[in-house]
Amino acid sequence: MAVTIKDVAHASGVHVSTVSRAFSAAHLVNPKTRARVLAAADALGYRPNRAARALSTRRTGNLGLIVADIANPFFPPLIKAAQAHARRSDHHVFVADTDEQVRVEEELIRSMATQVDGALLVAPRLSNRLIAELSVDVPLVVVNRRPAGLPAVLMDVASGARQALEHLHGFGHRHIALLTGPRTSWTNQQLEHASTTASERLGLRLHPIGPNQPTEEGGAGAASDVLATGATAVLAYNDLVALGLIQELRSRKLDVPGDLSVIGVDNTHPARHCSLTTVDMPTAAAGRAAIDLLLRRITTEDSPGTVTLDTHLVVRGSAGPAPD
Amino acid sequence: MAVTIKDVAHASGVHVSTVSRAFSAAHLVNPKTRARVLAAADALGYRPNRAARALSTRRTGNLGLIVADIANPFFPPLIKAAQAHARRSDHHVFVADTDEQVRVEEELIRSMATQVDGALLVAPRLSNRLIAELSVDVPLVVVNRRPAGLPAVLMDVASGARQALEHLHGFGHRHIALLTGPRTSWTNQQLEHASTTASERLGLRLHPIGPNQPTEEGGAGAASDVLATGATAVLAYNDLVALGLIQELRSRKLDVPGDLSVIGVDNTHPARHCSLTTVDMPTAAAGRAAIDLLLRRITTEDSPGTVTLDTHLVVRGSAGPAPD
DNA sequence: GATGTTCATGCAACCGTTTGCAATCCCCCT
DNA sequence: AGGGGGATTGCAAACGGTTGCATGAACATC
Repeated sequence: MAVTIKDVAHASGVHVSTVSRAFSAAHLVNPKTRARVLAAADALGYRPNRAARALSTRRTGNLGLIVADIANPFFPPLIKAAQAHARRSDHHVFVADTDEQVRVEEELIRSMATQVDGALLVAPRLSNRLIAELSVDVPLVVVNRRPAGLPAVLMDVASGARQALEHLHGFGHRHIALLTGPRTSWTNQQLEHASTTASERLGLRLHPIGPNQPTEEGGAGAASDVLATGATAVLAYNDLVALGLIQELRSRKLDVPGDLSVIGVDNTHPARHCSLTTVDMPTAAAGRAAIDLLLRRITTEDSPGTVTLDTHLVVRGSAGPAPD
Repeated sequence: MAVTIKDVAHASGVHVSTVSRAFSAAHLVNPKTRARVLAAADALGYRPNRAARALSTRRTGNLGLIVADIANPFFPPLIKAAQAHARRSDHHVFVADTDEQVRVEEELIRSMATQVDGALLVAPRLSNRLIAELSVDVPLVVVNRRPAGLPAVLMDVASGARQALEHLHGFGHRHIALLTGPRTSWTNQQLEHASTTASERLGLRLHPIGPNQPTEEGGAGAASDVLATGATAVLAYNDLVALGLIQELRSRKLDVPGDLSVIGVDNTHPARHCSLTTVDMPTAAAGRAAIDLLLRRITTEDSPGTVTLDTHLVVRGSAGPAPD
């Protein structure tokens, strides 16, 4: 039905191998022959069959991209950038959503393994041991995680956290609540650690509260605990948590930032609308960098190292001077 | 390197064809043999090579999903639902982002064609003619579009628009601005048409303004035009446009809904945070329905028809009584 | 003019799986 | 006993490319 290399060969009077080379090893065929072949291919509307190519080259031209939740606004810009970037090297991207479930994550990686040349794990929840185990089947690159021996792209959330705390300190806040996220999250660990040391340095009292679900519900649910600490400002695991908290506070007739300042992390789309002060994460850049690392890992056998990207505070309206 | 069907055959003392049948045609092999084969496969960690299977069956087990912009919060819930649903029938999903560009859209479909068994076009911008042309290469199913002869899933935005206008009418509004979206968008056409007829019925004056970019910038950019019409309420093409407009209005010291009521369309994530009254679109249900149609189209050659899903107004805080 | 090189192309095996056909075996029926 | 038929399995040819090797032509070298 579809037009194959054989049809092109026949139409241009050469052997199939010449057609194949005309496409994938141009320098091995006479320019004039190649032109004739390409013309014939074009006329017939030939498109190479990727499954066949994959079978003989052991390269599918596909990459996997595994995220916890596509609907979390943190991910789409990363996915989008990764995809556009991959397309430039003629690679397609499978995006898969684990629904925040470790079991699904593992199964997805396994079932992708036979279909992709490599995969990107964004903020995986899997144990380091399991990641290492899976990486013998598929080349893996991780984002926001630091498993031994795997190439990784990291966003320096620690720096962002310091900036956020300094910002709050400058506003006169001295008691600060930290809404933590999933315990297995590398970002969360960085955030907790950086916040603790920065607080000591700045002479702040830090009240960690968590772990919380990385969702609005998580933020809303923590409202009472936050108020109980007597903190005047909050640093939240991510924007969703921050926004959920703000919404809950407002429904309790509290003003943000009048009564309580709130800072998020991620600088996602909704943060912009809600005028949320937040730490910008370079998601698009991370997506591109991760694809670069992955392609390098796949083509040359060496294992490229780690890329760290900066983060910075974006000042909007949800943090202000401490009350009285 | 990887373990193949041949290894399994060798390990269990049968021919490769028997192994193959043990997996894909269980009834053709003796239950005891099959058990032995499966045990061996399991022990060796065998996973069928999808490329090889694709080559001989002409079925890849992959589906394409093409959207204009993953970062637009309208899409992720649809993608997520579609993907989870497809996985249940052992299909993988390629998500691709066209960046709102017609040319990219066409190229993506073409380049996917050899790799997927069918594709889902969500709110495509392509001409009907081109869609029809492409659909001879790949089975296509469309969401929020109505190309002749193709299975489609539609969200009845017309009904939602009527509810929105009735809601505004009930609040005493009589002049209403309609921020329209891309002219080639089916949703936009439905919205315009339904708004026009509903306005006539209700005795409203409708001021269409557009086309606008389906983004915050589009909404913000239309603010002056909206104010110039003297309308007291606005129905926007989608939530992003509505939110962009609201933000711009607020920066001009206008109150929403005090000075101007605004209603969006989509009921996306950010709408919830910003307390935007909006028309809920059943995106997840649409994703599932579309996958069902696509799989049906692929497996049985018949072309299933059209599915229409209801929409309904979600009342929040961005629309209120008309001023004085 | 014999020899060596380079370039361009053809040949055929191979990638891992599926599947139509043929072979074998066992059982049942007459 | 002979034959028909179903169940189970093996055989080998695809599927559409890629690629190591062989072949042959053209050309330069001495």
